[in-house]
Amino acid sequence: MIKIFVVDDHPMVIEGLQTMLLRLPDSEVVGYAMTAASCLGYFMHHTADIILLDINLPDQNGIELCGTLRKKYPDTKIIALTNFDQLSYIQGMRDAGAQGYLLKNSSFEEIDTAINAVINGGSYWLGHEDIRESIQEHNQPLLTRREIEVLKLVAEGLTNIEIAEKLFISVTTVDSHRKNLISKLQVKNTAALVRVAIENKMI
Amino acid sequence: MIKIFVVDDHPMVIEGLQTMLLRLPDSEVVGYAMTAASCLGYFMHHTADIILLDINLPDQNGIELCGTLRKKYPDTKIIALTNFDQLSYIQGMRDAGAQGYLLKNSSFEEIDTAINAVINGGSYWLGHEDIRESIQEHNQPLLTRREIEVLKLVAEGLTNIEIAEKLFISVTTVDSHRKNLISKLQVKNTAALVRVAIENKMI
DNA sequence: GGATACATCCCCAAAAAAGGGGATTTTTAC
DNA sequence: GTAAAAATCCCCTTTTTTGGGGATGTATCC
Repeated sequence: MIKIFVVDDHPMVIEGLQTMLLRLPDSEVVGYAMTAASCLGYFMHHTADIILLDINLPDQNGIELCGTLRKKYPDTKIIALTNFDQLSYIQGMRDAGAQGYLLKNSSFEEIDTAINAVINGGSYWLGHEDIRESIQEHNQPLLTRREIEVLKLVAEGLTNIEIAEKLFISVTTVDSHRKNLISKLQVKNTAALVRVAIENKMI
Repeated sequence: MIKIFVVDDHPMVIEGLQTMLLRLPDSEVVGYAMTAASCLGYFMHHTADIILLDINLPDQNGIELCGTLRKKYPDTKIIALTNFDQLSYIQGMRDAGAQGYLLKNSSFEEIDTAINAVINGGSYWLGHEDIRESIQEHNQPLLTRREIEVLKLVAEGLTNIEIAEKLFISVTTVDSHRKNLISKLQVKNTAALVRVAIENKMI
């Protein structure tokens, strides 16, 4: 019996997955969590074979949670669950140790395929060929933690000076980060930076 | 018995809603569609009391479909179903004749409340107070044609000088537009301007 | 006809960002 | 333990934005 745990903050998705997974002969949903905290709470006393993990959680980033879970419970496989357009996070999930990635609009068959692939030691990265390609080729100019932090504050309208005060670092450092961001995302100013960042769901 | 029809291209959401709605004593899901076309096909020969309608459909915009359905079948109420961040579409849905609006991460209770409100001739616009306010009061800080034109170019990363050249107007004029944009959207610089503009789907 | 909104233009000064360097210390990864 | 990556800091100059004014012609709406 494959024990599956679902982490998602959408009641509909939890219900939907539970119903769909009932049709799989050798699997059962042993529980679910709507926050990262309650997920970690569950695994302190229970276990599971596969976690279906949403990236957007209210209290913590799904990627971080994935990293934490994989470190603590290396035997539990993780399949990321996201919406269609969040390309940029996929690589993060892969780097965080996930074995698979499913789109939220996946069919029952796809979910079945993914679970079977992962439980047998394999991996499952997307159904859509084109997306898979665009991840492997494109390989995303991945931003660092600090850069993303600065980027978010920039998009909120803070100036370098304000950001420096907020993060307790020098203005020149913030300026460096901003320059690196502009360079990495190949834009020419802050306005375009914010647009590209939002379009690629980096913030 | 309240007859409910679900339109969404996510199998999980369909399953989830079906399961959740089973708990409502006086209602039943009479069918579902994953495309606008199949939805219209259904209503050629069947009927329903309420349609739970996703905005993102593969073949047509949910807002357009809402307008079409309301015109053809005025007795069928429509509750829009969307993700959290698509604020700008809500007004479109309201104008298209929808009676309610639900977030996809709504709880069972919220869905129940919304359906009851609508079936009794009322309406249900969001659970989140702050969002409801921002729609009713705010009611669009409407930008002029020219301002939107400038805004788009700003978001592309063009400087005032470049925009002026592109539109064959003076730099000071572009500057005025930019100032008005910042003032109208109540932000303090271009970075925040671009973010807010994208969030509200103005560009 | 008069009010109103829109688009256009101008001045000035201060603040911030952009563009070009380079350098050091911490973390992280193997 | 070492190499690479990330985060930190500094210099300089030029360009651009921001913030405060104000003004004029032209549609548009009632």
